[in-house]
Amino acid sequence: MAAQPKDNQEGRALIALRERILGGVLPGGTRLFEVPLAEEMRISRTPLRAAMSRLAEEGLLERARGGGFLVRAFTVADVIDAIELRGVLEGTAARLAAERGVPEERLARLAVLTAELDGCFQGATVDFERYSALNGAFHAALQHLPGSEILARELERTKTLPFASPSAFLPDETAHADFERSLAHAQAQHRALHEAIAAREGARAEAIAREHARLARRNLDHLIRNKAPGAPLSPALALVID
Amino acid sequence: MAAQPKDNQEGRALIALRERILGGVLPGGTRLFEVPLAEEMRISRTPLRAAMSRLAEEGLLERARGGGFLVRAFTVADVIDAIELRGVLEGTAARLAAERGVPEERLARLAVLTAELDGCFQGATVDFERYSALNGAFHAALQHLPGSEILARELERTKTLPFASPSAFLPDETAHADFERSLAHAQAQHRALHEAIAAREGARAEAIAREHARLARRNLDHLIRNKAPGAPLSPALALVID
DNA sequence: ATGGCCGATATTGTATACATGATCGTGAGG
DNA sequence: CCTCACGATCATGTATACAATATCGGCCAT
Repeated sequence: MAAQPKDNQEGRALIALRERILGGVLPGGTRLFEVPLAEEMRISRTPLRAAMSRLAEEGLLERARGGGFLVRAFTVADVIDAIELRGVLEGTAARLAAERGVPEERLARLAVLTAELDGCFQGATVDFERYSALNGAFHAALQHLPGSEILARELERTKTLPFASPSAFLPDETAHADFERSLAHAQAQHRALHEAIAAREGARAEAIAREHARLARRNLDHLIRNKAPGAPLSPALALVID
Repeated sequence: MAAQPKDNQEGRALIALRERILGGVLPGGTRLFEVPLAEEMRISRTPLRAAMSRLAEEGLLERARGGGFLVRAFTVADVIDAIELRGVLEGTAARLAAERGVPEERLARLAVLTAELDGCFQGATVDFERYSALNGAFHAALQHLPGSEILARELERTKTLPFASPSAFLPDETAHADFERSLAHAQAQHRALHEAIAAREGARAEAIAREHARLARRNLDHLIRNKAPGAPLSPALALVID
């Protein structure tokens, strides 16, 4: 998906920094000081700054006034807005695909993914790992379906935020009662989305994609309601401040 | 709107590069070589690279494989998609503003802008300069109306592309017959948009904002149809390759 | 007591030399 | 004639020293 970082100092700094940020080692709002960071990573400031610049491009860092970088901090409202935005953009991808038409072969690939997702429900218990991977592939395919580089790029940007990714808030396995029902509901939407696009029903496709993103918001709400005070919510929410 | 570059080497390089790119001196697809560029600008490669990195963030440059930067090239299809995307995002801003509600005072500021835009039509001839400036202000206000930092940021990003800005394809003054009629139509949509948001009519507000962006596409089509072969189309299209 | 000035120090900005790697032409071998 | 390998050249990647500036504390004047 995202271009693989090269095996050089900048690439290593990029990976290491991203890991620390997403892992919560560097919480939202933390200022990144170049000299200590560079020493700790055993590289010079130059590739470190290049890596920070790229992370700013990704939206994980922001530039501080007076120079330097901060780990970007998000509120719960931001998370909600990012999910909403993903829904809007995926809805647009779905609508444009329906309106403009999609080559038979690419539509078939989406159908294959949908069928494979169906397959996750065959066993006695849902294959969660496989569902999650296929879900990501389905959304990646959707992203490129209308063949718009501009739109695909913005969607990619949005999904880079850890809490806006389609797999960020899949239903919580701890909620056993609702777990399979919720996944089945999401999968029904996948099927309906494919059907609407194939039938060139743009408005329907858009509406379904938007509603589909709302599942993430619902699962987010569930996480927050069941929050143990002080306990971490979810890896996807490392950058979120209360 | 965009943060003012600082008065340092990086800031100067940023301004100079942006100017050359938007001015068409560096056409889409041009590779930027650091050494000659730095020499020409009388700065070292370090701040030049920092500036290029920021322009990549803006979407004006892209990273080349194997390192370095290219001036990003756009097709006419990209321009159409970017306008569509702006419509979608402005539509979302309008819808969320309507759904979530807007503080009275901010709505009043939008009303003032709308009234001032009306004022451009009072004289014998439309005050085009003033209309253009107020139009930009109206869209900037809309962008921040729902109070969503996430959405505002993406809209800002999209509008940074010169051909996706709300003022990029205002009707061409050379088409005298349609000129005032087209501006008046756009202004009617501004008024309707304000009205819909004030009345909390989210779906209507979204539809109006989308249709409003379509005016830009219409004017773009008009430009392309009347294109003199070989002649430059519009400053906004400097990065577009046929 | 408070406001603003000033300077010490911490931090980023810049230049530059050198290292690494990408690109492309050239030649030998198939 | 084509392909692949090699190496020269050129562009970017990296380290580091030095410059400029932001920040913050204390001090002075009001």
